[in-house]
Amino acid sequence: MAKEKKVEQITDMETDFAQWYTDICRKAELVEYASVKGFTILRPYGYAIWENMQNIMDAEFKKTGHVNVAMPVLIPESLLKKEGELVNGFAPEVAWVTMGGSEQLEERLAFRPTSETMFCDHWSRVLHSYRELPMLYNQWCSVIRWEKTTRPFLRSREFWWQEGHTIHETAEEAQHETEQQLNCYADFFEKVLAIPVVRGRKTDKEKFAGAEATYTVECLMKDHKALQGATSHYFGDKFSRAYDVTFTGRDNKLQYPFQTSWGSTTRMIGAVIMAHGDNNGLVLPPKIAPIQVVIVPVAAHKPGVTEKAQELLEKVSALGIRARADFSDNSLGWKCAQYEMKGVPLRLELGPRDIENNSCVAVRRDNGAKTTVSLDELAEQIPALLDAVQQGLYDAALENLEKHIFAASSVEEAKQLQAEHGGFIKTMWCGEEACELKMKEEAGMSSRCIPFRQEKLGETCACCGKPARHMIYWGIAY
RNA sequence: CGGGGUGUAGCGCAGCUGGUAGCGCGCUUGGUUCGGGACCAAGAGGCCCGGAGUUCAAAUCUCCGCACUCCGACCA
Repeated sequence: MAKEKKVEQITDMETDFAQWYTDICRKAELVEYASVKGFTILRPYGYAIWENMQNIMDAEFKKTGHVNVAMPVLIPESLLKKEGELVNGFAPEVAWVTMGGSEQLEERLAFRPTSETMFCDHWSRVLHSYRELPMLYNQWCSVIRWEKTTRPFLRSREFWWQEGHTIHETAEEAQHETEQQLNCYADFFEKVLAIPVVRGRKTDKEKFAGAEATYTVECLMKDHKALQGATSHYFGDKFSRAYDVTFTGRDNKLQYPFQTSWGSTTRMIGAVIMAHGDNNGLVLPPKIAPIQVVIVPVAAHKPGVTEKAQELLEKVSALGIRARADFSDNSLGWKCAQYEMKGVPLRLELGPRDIENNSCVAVRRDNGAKTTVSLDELAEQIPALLDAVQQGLYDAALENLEKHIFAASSVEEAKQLQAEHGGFIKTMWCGEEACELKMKEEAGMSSRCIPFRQEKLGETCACCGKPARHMIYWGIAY
């Protein structure tokens, strides 16, 4: 069955999870290291996954009225510095351009680490009236943050993402936008990436530099470490004031708009790898798989096999499914292993025996289950099998999440539970940063979020014993 | 940015008591195979990470860089 080890080039995840992860990134041909430290090349197969993610998300953004724009990659230092908290938050990891050709620049220019400042600068020029609000912008681009240590997808000095930036007439509207986009991310994770998430608010310590509130979707990987999936921020009018973005309101008075931003990155590919992958390689949810179905002809030299496989490819493709057939003269075993390593959700084997029976054999990547499918029922069976893989992945990930949430009533207990099981440890919390620092210091965990779905586990903070204000999730995060 | 590990063919590695390079896989060509990583034969492919030393002679010894990687602190 699927648990058997069939792909030899990949380190077992039980042996060394980090090595397993790196092996998959390289062997599944997702990514290659570039010549500057911390920069990566997204290879065609990896980029195709990102393109599928982009297409689905972009369509969702557009449904709610967002439009795409492109902002410059360089930010003048003076512009970046207008909002103090943002500068302080990002200063350690900004890369600078100081030369233009052979000339020293008058003012150095920052490679964008995020684009709030440029959106604000732009809006300060073009916004005049409440009639022009809301402005619902998004951009797909890469940003640069000079990280100290780097890993493919999870942390690199350049990464690709989308950053949504919006301004609104009222605080309520902006808050609604922040929530709407967080839910958009949550749906994307659960329905498209097949990764269940915990939705919640970040603590003040963990929130985005300059934000009034940061909301997050947190997910759990197979090694029971946490990963922040995507975030959505509410800024109030803080940036508007700092960048002098104003409009004339309905009352004919000058007002500051309320702002949001929200982002998701190629890190989501890392999340998919660590949420679904196994010892045979990558496992991709059908909705984002560049190849959803691979057709492997068996005994292709026998008369009629290649023709029939070609016919099968055409029929499956005609269903709107991303399909490929492998007519190379590699052995059957090689092909099976190859497409397992690349995470193709469904493999169809077609050989002389199948042709005789007017059928093919479908093998699911998630659990290895084999089904005989009549060639007359492809239109019903193949989409159903892809749906089953999508659902199977979600169910397994949900089980992993649910089995790894533990309640604790003291730091000591939290530490023990984390050491023994990993996952999310939930406790009551007083709301003080000192207690977050204590949990980090003594149990090695950071706060992941204050979940929207609160539970009352007790009356007092697990860290200090004072009256509790929230139930909070802790974890070891990527 | 601190602590470890590693840089030799596309990939994985050997060679490290100094004498200018080898194995497996992959690649190319031809043939036989084909229901879970096939086999035979013939090929191609290397400033041994970079720079300075020591030496008649350096992949090998010594310093200094750089990169990758793992573990921490920081962050999407």
